[in-house]
This record gives sequence, C-alpha cells and structure tokens, in this order.
Amino acid sequence: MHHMDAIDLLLSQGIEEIYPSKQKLEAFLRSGKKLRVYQGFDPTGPQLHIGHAVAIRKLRQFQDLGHHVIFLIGDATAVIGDPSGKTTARKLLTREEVIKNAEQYKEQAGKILRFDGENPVEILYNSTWLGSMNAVEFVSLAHYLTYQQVIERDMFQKRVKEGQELYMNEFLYPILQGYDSVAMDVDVEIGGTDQLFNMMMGRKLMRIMKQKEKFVITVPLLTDAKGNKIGKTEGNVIGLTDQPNDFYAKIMSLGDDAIAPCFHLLTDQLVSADNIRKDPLAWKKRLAFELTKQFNTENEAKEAQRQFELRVQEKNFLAADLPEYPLSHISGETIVEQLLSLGLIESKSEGKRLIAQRAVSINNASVSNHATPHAFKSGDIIVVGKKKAGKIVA
RNA sequence: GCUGGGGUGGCGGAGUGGUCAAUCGCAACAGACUGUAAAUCUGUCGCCCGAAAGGGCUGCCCAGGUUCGAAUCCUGGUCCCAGCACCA
Repeated sequence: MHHMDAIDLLLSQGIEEIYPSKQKLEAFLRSGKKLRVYQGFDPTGPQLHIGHAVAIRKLRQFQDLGHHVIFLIGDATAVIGDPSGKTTARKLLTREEVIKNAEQYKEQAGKILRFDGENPVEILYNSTWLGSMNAVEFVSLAHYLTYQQVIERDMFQKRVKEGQELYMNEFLYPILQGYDSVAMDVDVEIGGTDQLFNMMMGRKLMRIMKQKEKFVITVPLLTDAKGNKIGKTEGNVIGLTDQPNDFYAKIMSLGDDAIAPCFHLLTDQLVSADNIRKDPLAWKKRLAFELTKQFNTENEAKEAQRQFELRVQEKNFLAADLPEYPLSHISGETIVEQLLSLGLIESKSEGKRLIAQRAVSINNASVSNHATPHAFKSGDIIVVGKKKAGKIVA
C-alpha cells in the first residue's frame, strides 16, 4: 500500500465509476501524457449550484496536474433539450434564455476553476460546431449509431413502456452531445451519473470516427441519505456565487443526512458518519465554514459563521449585521402599513396574520397590536418571522 | 384534418347553477419544541376595511351572453391532451 498521491486522489475520491477502467486511465496519467479533459454544462438555468461543484472539483484536479481542461458550454444542446433524468419532456428554452444563462457560468465556475495564468481552463461553446452543421452532415453522423443503441436507454424504455411521449429531439440529443467529444478531440469526459448514457455515446463516436479510446468518469449526484438531490430543491438553490452569509445559512439549513455526502464530495476531508452523529451541529458548521471558505475567502467564511451564530443561534440581532432601512422610508398610519412601506411584508393581510401569530418583534418585544403605529427611531431592530430582520438607520 | 377529452390557487387535484375565496394532498409561512435544521404538534396560507364580530372587492384560459345568481349553462376564440386519418 503506497502513499496516496494526487493521482490516487483524483481517481478515487468522489468518483462513481471510470470507463473503460480505472487502471487504464491511471496508466495514462502516470505516463506523463497531457490529456484533454472536458465537462459540458447545458445552460438551462441561471446558476451553477453546489451539485455542479462535485464534477467541477474533479476538473480542477486535472487542471492542477497540468492537463488541458475544457469547460464546455452547451449553448446549442441546451436549446435542444437533454432528456437525462426527466420522466417527462422538458420545455424548450429560447436562444435568449440560454445565452443569458451561459454568460454567468464563467464567473460561477471561476469559484473553482482557474481561467487565467498558467494552463488556464478553456471555454468552448458547442454551437461553434453544432450550429454550422447542416442536415446532411447530421444525418450522416446518425449513421454511426443504431436505433437499437439509442432506444436501449433505460429512460427511453420507461417512457415508451408507460405510453409517454418521446420526442425526436430527445432521441437525437445523445448524438449531438456525443459529437462534442469528436469536435474537441478530447481524451476524458466528466459528468454526473445521469450523464452516463450521453457520455458513452461520445465514447462510441470517438472510437469510430477518431479511433481513440475516450475515458468517461462519472461522479455521484449530490444527494442526502434519502436520495434527495441537494442544492437544487425548487426555489432553494445553493448557488456557488451566493453571498457568503446566505451561502453559509443555506448549508446550515440542510438536513443532517446531507453532512456526510457533502464532506465526501465537496471537500478533501473524510468524516465518518459515526463522528457526525456524535455532534451533527458542530460538523455541519464545520462543513458550512469549509464550503464558504472554498468558494470565497477564509475571512468571509469566518464572518459568515459569526453572523450565523449571532442571528440564528444566539438571536442577538443587536450585534448582527442586518440589512439597513432608512427611517425616512417609513410611512403609514399603522405598524402594518409601516412594515409594508419597508417591504418587510408582502401585503397588509400578511402583516396582520404574522402579528397575530406573534411573528413580529421590535427590539425583542413582540408586537401584539397591528392597528397602531410604532414610533420608529434609528437603531431599532425589526424581526419578521425567522428569516427576515432589519435595522432602522437615520 | 376528423373525433373525443380538457384548461381551477406555487404544484397535483376536487367541485359541474347558489351554502365556493373554492374539499383534499404537497409545497410554503408562523408558533411551540430543538442542536441551525429535520421530525412532531398547533395554526395560517387572494386582496382590502374592521379591535373583533363581520363586511367588501377581485378570482377558477380569454371575450361575450343566459340567469336574481356561474368555476359550473350557452356562443365565439385560444391553448393542451388522447385516438384516428393523412404523409407527394
């Protein structure tokens, strides 16, 4: 048993599977050959979230070992619509939405990858080659694969079996993604396990068209012990570029089940489930700190942790760093109208409800009467519910 | 193109003339309890007036209509779905 080096780490930690085999890829890596490694991202949403970080961290490891890393933005394929993991067909995005999303990806990925300096990551767009391909060329490409190879995909089988639609664009999608590998002439592709089928199509095309063995690395999807995806729950995306305070708080609001997988897949630390069970709170704070630091700076992580302790644990709003509301913005005849004028509530009805539920407090004293105004002064601390709080300033 | 079915609140999905601001489930929110959570329990969950009781307004794809009264009936439009047909 030899000491783990960077290559061992690269090939073992946070990896689901390597095709055709870990041994073959390791032999390549140890030979000193520089590989072309890529991962594709279809800009179907505005944000890269911590779920994406698992694979991007792998890319970074390749980059650090001196390999050429390509961050591929699937602006063409995003318009087509990848059927991966979808039991029902996805609504198609417009060209504009896709471009808008793509623009933000570089900054977000920059939290992990290096786009400048020595051996920078290269950004490519697959519209470069897919956009100029004509129908005859495309159909010729389809000649390299058979209907049987594509239809065998589990998800397609499932749809057919259940009598659901399988649109032709979805059926043809794997061919396009597979062609990306050929166009960029890559040696390795990384992606989530849900991408395995598409990536294997690329492997097939590479063998036929370039007589080359493309390696495929799958990384696990970031899920908690129950198999729920982490970081992407509807309306609660943990984005890589979230403000440090928000980011830290969002990690803290994950269930305990998420702690171990997050440590394993998003940090270099290995923590046993036993250890976590002994003190989940401490470990979750540790995790939130490590991740906040990873995507920001150590100081910002420390500050985020301090803010969390003050606001959430100690409920010491006086010392916490709260959003400020100018005294001059307050107007209204009643406390409800005043809160509405500050934007701390959505409607008067909501405000009345919250007050009736004892969810509003000013300077630690809960508000009981919604019909009278409050004489606000600079320095007042308003807390609405458990997430909204603000400080009045002159 | 034909035939049939359907568009209800963030989502799923009831309701087919009044008792419907609209059953129920999920999600969300608040309070209690906690270790931040989760779980659990309780409550809330269109807008506006009212301390409250209560009242008003808007609302069930869009536009008209019938009716004392419509999410519910009629006409037109529009979008979606299923089956069938067509496929040089």
